[in-house]
Amino acid sequence: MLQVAFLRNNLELVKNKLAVKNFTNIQLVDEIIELDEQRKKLQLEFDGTQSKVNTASKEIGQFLAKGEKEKAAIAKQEVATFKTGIQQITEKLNSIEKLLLDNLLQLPNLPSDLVPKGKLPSDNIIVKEGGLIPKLDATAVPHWDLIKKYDLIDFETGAKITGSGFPLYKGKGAKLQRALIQYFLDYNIAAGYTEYLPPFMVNENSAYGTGQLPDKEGQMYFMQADNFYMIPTAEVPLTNIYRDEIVKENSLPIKMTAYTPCFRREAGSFGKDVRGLNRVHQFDKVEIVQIVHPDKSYEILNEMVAHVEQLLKNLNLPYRILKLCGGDMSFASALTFDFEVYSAAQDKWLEVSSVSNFETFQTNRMKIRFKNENGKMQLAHSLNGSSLALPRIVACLLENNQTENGIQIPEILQAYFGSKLID
RNA sequence: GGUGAGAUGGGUGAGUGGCUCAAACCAGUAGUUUGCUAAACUGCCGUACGGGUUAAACUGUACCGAGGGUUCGAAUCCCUCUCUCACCGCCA
Repeated sequence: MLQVAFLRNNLELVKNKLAVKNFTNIQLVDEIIELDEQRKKLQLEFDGTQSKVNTASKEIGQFLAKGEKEKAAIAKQEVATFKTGIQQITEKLNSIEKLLLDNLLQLPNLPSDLVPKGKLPSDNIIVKEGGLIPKLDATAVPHWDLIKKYDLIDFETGAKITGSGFPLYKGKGAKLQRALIQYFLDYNIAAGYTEYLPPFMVNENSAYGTGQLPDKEGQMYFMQADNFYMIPTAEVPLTNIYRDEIVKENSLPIKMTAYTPCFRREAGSFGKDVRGLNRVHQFDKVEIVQIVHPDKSYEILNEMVAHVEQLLKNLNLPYRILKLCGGDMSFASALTFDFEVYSAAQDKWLEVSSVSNFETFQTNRMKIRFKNENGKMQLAHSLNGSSLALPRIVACLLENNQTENGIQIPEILQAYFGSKLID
């Protein structure tokens, strides 16, 4: 959520930046500033009247202590007239504050200066490519065939138990998940991240804090009886650990990592690219989150990108890094890098990680602050990234490493997986 | 699920209607003094939204788990909810 004072003081800049994100309702900014002016006026009126009530109340107390009942009675009547005024002001103030908040929540985060213009995924900029694209022989098959061949995942039974898009991992397929999770976590811990195992459901406030609410209700599974949402990513519980906290400046950066399953309804996005592991409702992911000093957040974003890149290098997967254009970025992000790996048998790039700087967009909602060296409260910056999302990594590992004798496990995973080959 | 006890500032914790613009202590911080792997003393030490100022000073309002209510006046009384702890029941 953007701050009104910032909007007011940087009106042209804000409008230009919103345009980069292809946000069309630009006049909303002017409306917000106007609403805030009204809010201030009403607040002033309220404060003044309430002040009179407070003074009068004290006087009444003194009159009564002295036994001057008549004076007290007169003062009481006076207060009564103030109170009807206060009631009216409060009603107006409440409705304006609500409207102001509703409007503010509709504004996406401002893109950083580094964000390229553009509307479509094709406008994203490839900033780096790495790894070797394997040359598969003619008998090579997509991962869904390999999954069947080696009996790694039973999609049909998953659908029987729950529904389509809920894979049932089995045997070596299940063990490969466990090996990847374990490796990713160890890798993150070695880089200084603290491991968490958070709740997989969150309440409304948490979903609101990271920006899932309002607006994206439809993307999350909802537990009606208890008002809980299944998490779409570990980002939600992890970042909310520090909601409403004032952290010590010298405790920054705060680095957190967690494995969680992720639940996504993917409403409306089915129809294509959904075979096998390309898109599912429940998947495993290891996430990294940082709460950082605002001066450092872009430096740290680069570090996180390098961190994820090294993970893909360690897995020997061909990858590329994209800098997302304004139109393809998420609502809350100021700058995002996507990672894609090359799925050799599908001849397709698949997104496996997204690393973003949210600047103060989330921390403003969550009130994650620190006291700076001047003793002033300041919002921290938040960042997060996947390291990594498993299904598409598995798809690529299977396809790219298939041989006549079986699927070769990358060296770094062998100790975790317990063998070199799936056969 | 039942019963009971709780929720106060960074921490401990006092406060059952106006003397609390929340005591005291600890931690933090600035200074003074003595001197030296420290002690004593003194001051300062919440957040949000405003007013005010070049900036400060100064100043208004709100906030004692959340939301309502009673009252001229609520941390304090009443109602609802949430959470924590203890015991009981059920249970992996």
